[in-house]
Amino acid sequence: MLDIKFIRENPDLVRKGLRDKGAVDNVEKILELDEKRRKIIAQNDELKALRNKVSSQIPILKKKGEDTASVFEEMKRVGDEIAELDNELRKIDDELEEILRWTPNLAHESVPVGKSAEENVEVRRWLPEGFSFENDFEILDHIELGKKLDILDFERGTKISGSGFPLYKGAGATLERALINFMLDFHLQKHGYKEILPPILVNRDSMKGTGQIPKLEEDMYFIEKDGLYPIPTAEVPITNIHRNEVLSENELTIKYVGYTPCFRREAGSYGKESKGFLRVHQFNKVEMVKFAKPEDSYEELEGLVKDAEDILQALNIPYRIILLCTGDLSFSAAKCYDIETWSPAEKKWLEASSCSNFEAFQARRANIRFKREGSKKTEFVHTLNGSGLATSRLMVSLLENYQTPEGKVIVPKALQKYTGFEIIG
RNA sequence: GGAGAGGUGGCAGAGUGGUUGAAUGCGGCGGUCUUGAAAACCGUUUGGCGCGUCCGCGCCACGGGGGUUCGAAUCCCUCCCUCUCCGCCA
Repeated sequence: MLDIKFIRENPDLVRKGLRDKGAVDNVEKILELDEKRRKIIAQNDELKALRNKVSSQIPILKKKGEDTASVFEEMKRVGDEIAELDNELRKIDDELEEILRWTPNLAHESVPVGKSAEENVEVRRWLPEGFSFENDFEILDHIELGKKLDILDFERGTKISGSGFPLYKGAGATLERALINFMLDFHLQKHGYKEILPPILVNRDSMKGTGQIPKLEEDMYFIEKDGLYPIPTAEVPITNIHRNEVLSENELTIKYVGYTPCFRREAGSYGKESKGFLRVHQFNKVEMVKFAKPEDSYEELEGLVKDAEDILQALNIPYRIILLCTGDLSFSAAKCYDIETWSPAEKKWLEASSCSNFEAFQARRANIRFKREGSKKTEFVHTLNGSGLATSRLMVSLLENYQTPEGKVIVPKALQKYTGFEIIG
């Protein structure tokens, strides 16, 4: 949610920001409602002040034995007027709130302006020593390889649940678990995060807090009977840990990392990149979440990307960093880097991580604030998060990059102590 | 699933229609005293909104929402949550 005061004071900046993000320019409507709202509040507060003043006199009048009937009558009229204004105000508040909830965050000034993914910018890439985009033998894609080695079974996953629900078997299941444990340990030991194991069903307030609702409602699973949503990312429960809280300055920056399965309906995306692991309804992800002071958040964003990169370097997997342009930026994000790993079978880069700074956008929705040392004022924190990383796409790159001409898969050095074996097949 | 109890300030805990945004205690912060500390004593200590922005003034909030009333923490309705007991399941 954007700050209404900021919109009031910088309408043109907001207009431009919304245009750059490819969103509807509703600034005019917002300003109109805002003005109406403030006018009614001023009017109403005056009436309430009168009512309070008279009310406090009534016990005194009664004590003196004076007649209160005429006062009551007048105050009844005032009361009715207040009720009317209250109603009007509620309607305006609802309307304004609804519009603001549908208004996306604005991009940071360092984000390139662009319409679509075409205009994203590659910031840097990292390739393992001796790496080549050309291979001397035919690389099997992760589906064939998974089948051949009997470590991934998409058919049976489909039988159990439906398409997009992967089944890992044997060394595949172990490798997946090893990846998760490796990444968690890495962030805990080398990057100073605190581990979180959150609930994976959350209520509607939590989904609203991080901005998945209302915009992405159709992409979420929903358990109607209990009003709970299976999380699309650990960002939701972990960011909501501090919903409706006031943090103290000296505990910031808070850095959490947690593993959860993630659930996405991916409505309407069938056919495109939907085979195997490329688009799934359930996947595993290790997520990093930060709560930072506003002045620190962009530095923390760079750190977040670096933390995710460290994992890939430790695994020796080729990747590149993409800075998303304004048009490709998600609803809540002010700035976002994608990390894409190389798939030699697909011959393309696959998004394995997304690291974003939401500035105060989520904090305002979720009411997450902090207080500076010695200050009475509260401010909204900046929230950030990034996958560190999602295992499904990472698994694709890993299986493909580490396969041998014989169709076996070598386990990366860093994972061997977690798997207990060095080669699959 | 059945029965009961309860949701008040950072915490504990009063308050059952009228200067109660809220007693009291603890905690926190500031001060006095002290060589220093403790103790004691004094003071202070919620958040949001609107107007003016130097000082300030006003409004709202006692789980959420609605209602009764001149006036609600207090009465009524409704929803949510927590706890205890029983049953059921893991």
